[in-house]
Amino acid sequence: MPNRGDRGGAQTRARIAAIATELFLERGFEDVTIAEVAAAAGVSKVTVFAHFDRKEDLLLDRLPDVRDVVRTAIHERADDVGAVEAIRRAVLALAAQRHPLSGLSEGAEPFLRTLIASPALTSRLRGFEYEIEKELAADLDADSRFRGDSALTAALLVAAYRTVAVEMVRRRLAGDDLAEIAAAHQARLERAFEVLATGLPNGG
Amino acid sequence: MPNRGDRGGAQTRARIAAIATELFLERGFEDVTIAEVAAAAGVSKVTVFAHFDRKEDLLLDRLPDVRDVVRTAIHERADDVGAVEAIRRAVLALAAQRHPLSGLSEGAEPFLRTLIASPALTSRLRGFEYEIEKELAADLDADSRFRGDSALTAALLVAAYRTVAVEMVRRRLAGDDLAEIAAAHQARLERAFEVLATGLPNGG
DNA sequence: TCGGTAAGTTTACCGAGTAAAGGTTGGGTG
DNA sequence: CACCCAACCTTTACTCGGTAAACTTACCGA
Repeated sequence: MPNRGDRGGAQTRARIAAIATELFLERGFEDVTIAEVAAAAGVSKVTVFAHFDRKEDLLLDRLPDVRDVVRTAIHERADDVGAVEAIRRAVLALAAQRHPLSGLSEGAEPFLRTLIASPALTSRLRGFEYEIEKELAADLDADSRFRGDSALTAALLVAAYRTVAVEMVRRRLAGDDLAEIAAAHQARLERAFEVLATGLPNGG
Repeated sequence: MPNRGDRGGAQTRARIAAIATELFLERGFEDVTIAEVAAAAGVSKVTVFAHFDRKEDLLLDRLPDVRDVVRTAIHERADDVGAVEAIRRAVLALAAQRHPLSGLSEGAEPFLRTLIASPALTSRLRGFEYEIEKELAADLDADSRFRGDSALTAALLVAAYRTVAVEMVRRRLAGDDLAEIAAAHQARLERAFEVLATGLPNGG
């Protein structure tokens, strides 16, 4: 893959991603071909695949950043803070600043709409989710202070977070007020982490 | 899709799936083409896709049965049994009888090996996982006795179960003794449900 | 000046999946 | 019996994502 050298590689990659994103948001992911993206970016089809492994990555190329968020949260927490608590603080911080990765940034609706409308994209999203879960489990394993079942902890954390995120996306696409969504999102995050800490309420 | 009438449809489907499975286990999922499966089954490529939506479904065609297991468990539980408890009993029962869906049936290693070796198959498996989660959430919603966050409950249940299942598969492929695997599997299931009920231990 | 190397191009190909239109067979109905 | 309908399957042709390989271009450092 390119992107290592200093002669245009990174710019080309950025240009391809930008144009692809524009086309996808405009016409839907499935209705834009790689050949079109390549032509619009003034580049050959092969070059597109030199920069991105899969078509879906043209839109989701920022998602791997989540790994860093997770790793940093675990690694740089204070001594008296548990791993789960560190993750909790990290995702709440992202939500509070309406970081793009939180899904709460302004104007994200077209992106979210495009994402939800495409089976290929949602499938790839689940793939990322699983990668992040594995990453988190590995980080927990490598952490000398963590005691417990790292795989189970990682799986429950990611699942809980996703549940809350899905509801937030639903409300964004329903056109609800962003401030209300953000507030409800944070409340639901708190609630989800509470459930993780104390167990499911016996309701059924 | 065929399979409704009584003239050969179901047999043809079964024959295709059987031959495809054989080929996949023998040579790996990615190294067998649909054209080969079709030829070996004495059928055209189009007919294969008339019976199965995707290539992966040729191997995973029994997986949708899990939905029925879940639905039945929720729906036919006794009055004094909670929904989560009903699921717990159902999966423990499957494990106890080494039901094929539990992954504990004898001789399943080649199947599991083929599954794990293929990104396309594992991805499809995650897709099923998510469908089952949605199904479970819907069942909980429809259940008059259940109180709580159905989406969160379903997500945590499925995530917890998967974690335990993954470890079991790992041990099967490592060649451990099946009886030991089954015993450990049941113990880990109990432990996972305990965590769901009482929360993650504060280890980190 | 020369050669190495990263980036991109052309060409050719593979395999999954779809569309369309037509052929075969059996079962039910006038 | 003759006929037709419906289900099943076929052939053909196509689209699109993705890969392989060999060639070009341009910078960069010795």
